[in-house]
Amino acid sequence: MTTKTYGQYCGVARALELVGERWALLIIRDLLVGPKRYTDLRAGLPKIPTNVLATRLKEFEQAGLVERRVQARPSGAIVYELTPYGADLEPVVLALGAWGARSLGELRPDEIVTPDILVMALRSTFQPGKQKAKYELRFGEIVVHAIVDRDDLTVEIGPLDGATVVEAFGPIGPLLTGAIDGAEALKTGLLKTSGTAADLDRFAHFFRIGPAPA
Amino acid sequence: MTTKTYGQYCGVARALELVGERWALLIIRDLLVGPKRYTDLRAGLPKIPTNVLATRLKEFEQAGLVERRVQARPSGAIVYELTPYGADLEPVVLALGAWGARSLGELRPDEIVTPDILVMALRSTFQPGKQKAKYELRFGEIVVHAIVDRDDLTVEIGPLDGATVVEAFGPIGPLLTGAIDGAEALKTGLLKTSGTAADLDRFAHFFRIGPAPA
DNA sequence: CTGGATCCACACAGATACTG
DNA sequence: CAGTATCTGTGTGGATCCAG
Repeated sequence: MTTKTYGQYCGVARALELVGERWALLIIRDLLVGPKRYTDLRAGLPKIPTNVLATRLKEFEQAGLVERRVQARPSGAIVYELTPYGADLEPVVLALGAWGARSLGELRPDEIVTPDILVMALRSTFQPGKQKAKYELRFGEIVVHAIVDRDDLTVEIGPLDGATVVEAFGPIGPLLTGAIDGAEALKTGLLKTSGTAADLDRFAHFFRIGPAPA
Repeated sequence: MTTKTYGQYCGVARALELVGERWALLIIRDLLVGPKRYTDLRAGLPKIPTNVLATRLKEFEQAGLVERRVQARPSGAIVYELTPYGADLEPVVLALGAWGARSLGELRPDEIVTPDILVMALRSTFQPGKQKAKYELRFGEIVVHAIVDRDDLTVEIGPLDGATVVEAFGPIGPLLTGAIDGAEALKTGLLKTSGTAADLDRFAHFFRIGPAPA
C-alpha cells in the first residue's frame, strides 16, 4: 500500500498504487501458478529482501488481493492464495510477460529460471488455434506441462504422461520470439524432443510472440 | 532503467525492469494518447517531480521506447513520441486500467481527471459488439470522443460533430463498473445526454468492465 | 515561456542478523 | 518455517534555480 498516491482518478493509477511497487507483480506472478507458502515464494524470488516480501504480502492481504490461510493440522502450514480479485490480475501479468519476453536475449549467468517463470512464459505466449496437443517442457531440473485444447490452455508444474517431451538446453527467449523456429532449434541443439521436427514446429507455433525489438 | 535487476530470465521481470518504476506507466499512458511535449506531460501529471519525469524520459529513450524529436522551425518544439516498441505497451496499460478501474469509487477532491485519463478509460473498458455509434463524452471542461465501429474503437481528445453527447457530473467509475446503469445514471443526475435513455444504456454497454471488488 | 538541472530531506528498498 | 529488527543506501518528493 503506497501511502503516496498519484492523485489521479484513473484505473491505471489506482492499479499501480496497489501493485506498482517493486517485486509486487512478481509475487502475483508466482501466486498465479498456485497458492504458496512464504518459503516457496522466497525460493522463487531469491533476491527479494525478506522484509519486502513480508510487507507486500501484508499489503496484498489488506487490499483483498491475497488471502493468508492456516492449513489444518497436522501440517499447520501457512499458505498465501490469490482471491478472485487478485487472480483477475492474470491478464496484466500475461500482457507484461508477452511484452517483456521480446527483450529476453541470452540467458545470463546471474539470471535464474524457475518453474513458475516457465509456466507463465507458456501462458503468456499461447496462441489459440484449432488443434490439440500435450507437451512436457523440460529445462534442466525444471519440468512443466501444457495441455492445449484448441483455444484452451492449461499449464502446470510437473511431468505429464503421454505428452510430447520438449527439452531445452539454452535460453527459450529466441524460440518464443520466433527468432528461431522449431527445425532450426533442433539443428542448433537448443532443443531436443521425443517427437519429430514437425512436433517441435507445432510447439513453436502454439507458444510464440512478436519479434524482438530492433 | 533500473540498475537493480530482478535476476530472473522472465518476461514479466524484464518488463518491470524497463517500465516498473514509479510514474513510468503513467507517462506511457499519456503518450499512448499521442505525442507530447515535456510541458504537456507535466500538465497531465501535476504531481510528478520534474527530475523524475526527465529521468524517465531519458531511460525510455535509451531503452528504445520513446523518441525525442525536435520539430522543424519555427516551432522548434521538442516532442516525445512512442516508438512502435513502446506503443506495444498498450495492452499492458489497458489491462492495468481495466483492473484498476474496478477500485475507482468516489471521485476524491484531491484527484484529478485529465483528457488522457478519460481517453484511456474508454479504451480500456471497451467491449466489442456488432453496432456502430459515435459519442462525445464531456466531463467539465474535458471533451473526448469515441467512434465505435463493431469491434473497432477510436478514442481521441476533442469534440465530434454528430455524436451523441454524454455529459458526466460525477465520478464515472460506478458507470464503467456496471454499479449503475444508463437509466439509473440519468435519474440520479450523474449523467445527462443529448440522446435518449436507450442511447445511454448502449453507451454503458460498450464501455463496461467487471463489477467492483467486494 | 519551454525544458530541463540542482539541491536537500526522507521514505522505501537492500542486506543481514535474529527470533517465536 | 515464518517472519521481525536493524542498519545502510538509493530512489523519490518537493522546491528552487537556470539556460535557450
